[in-house]
Amino acid sequence: MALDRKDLAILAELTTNARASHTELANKVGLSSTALARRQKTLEDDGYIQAYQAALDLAQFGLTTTVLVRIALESQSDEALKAFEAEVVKCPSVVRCFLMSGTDDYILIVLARDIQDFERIHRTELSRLPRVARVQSSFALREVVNRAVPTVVFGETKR
Amino acid sequence: MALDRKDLAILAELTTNARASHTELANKVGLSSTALARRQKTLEDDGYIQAYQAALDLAQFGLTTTVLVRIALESQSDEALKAFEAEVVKCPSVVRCFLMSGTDDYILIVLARDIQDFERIHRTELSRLPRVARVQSSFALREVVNRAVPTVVFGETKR
DNA sequence: CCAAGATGCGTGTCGGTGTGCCCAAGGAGA
DNA sequence: TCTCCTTGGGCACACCGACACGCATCTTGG
Repeated sequence: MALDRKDLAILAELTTNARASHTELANKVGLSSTALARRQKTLEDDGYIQAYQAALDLAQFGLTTTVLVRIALESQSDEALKAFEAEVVKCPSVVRCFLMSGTDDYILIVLARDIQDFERIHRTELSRLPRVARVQSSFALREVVNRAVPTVVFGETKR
Repeated sequence: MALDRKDLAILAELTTNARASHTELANKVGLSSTALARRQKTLEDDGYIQAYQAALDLAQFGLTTTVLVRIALESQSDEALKAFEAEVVKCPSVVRCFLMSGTDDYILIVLARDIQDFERIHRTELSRLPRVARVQSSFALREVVNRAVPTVVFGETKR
């Protein structure tokens, strides 16, 4: 099951306009609407397309501050990891959380309105996480790159 | 321009089903299709909804390895930052790049097929970035949380 | 009590979507 | 070499649904 460049063109276009109609996509890719509908359905059925989702402008909600939080636990026991993870998924300001190799156990990406708001988040969300030994926060001054999909995906010309 | 809980319900639903029809959304939110269409259009015009995009399953493309890369530059001069950023946006495997406060200058999130593939990326993409003094990579063992939108957005009941 | 904004219903038109059918290209096998 | 078969593409058509409009009603705030 390999994807040719037309499939990749469809995916690339759908990552921009998820609501594009078959005819609209067909014109951009260079296919008929019938052929495009078939390919798009195949891409969905095969799981290449997970979902169609609206991208919100978080700045409109005042969430302009991104913070990277490094967290080390008291213990790396399986029980400690489970306890921590069960709680971190409930934190409403956390958008990503990685279990990391190396010294830092977890790295979180937190969105806040501003620095004062992060202080509140640190107090009400982060400091209540269990088994935490150390929390270290770094503020992002600017976001240089923000892609949902690496461009390398669309460059793999297999056919 | 404040959003009430129905607006938030619309946004929450659209972040899941971006292709949902007006009637479909109207039923879930508890509105008529007319009222919903108006609200959705307002949300789009006011910029709350940036775009509708397809979410690809990156695992289907073999991109199962996430790497956090910390990069320090030789110099923090404006010229060095500009030179670095102009090149990092071209790296096809980089999905995010933050300019950070603190000792590390930049933090990158890189997607690779596996560790061997990351070695290739390190050699062909990262090591060619200009003005780099130090590169430090940490592998993500697992992704505990991955949200496009923090849940805190949908909890702000203003009306 | 009034005005303005929001809602809901109904309707009509337009467009998208799905289907059936035929055609072209490529590969396998006799 | 010829033929069969499979795969993918395009055309045409019909149906269903989405979308936009107008109008009446209701609620909210002053």
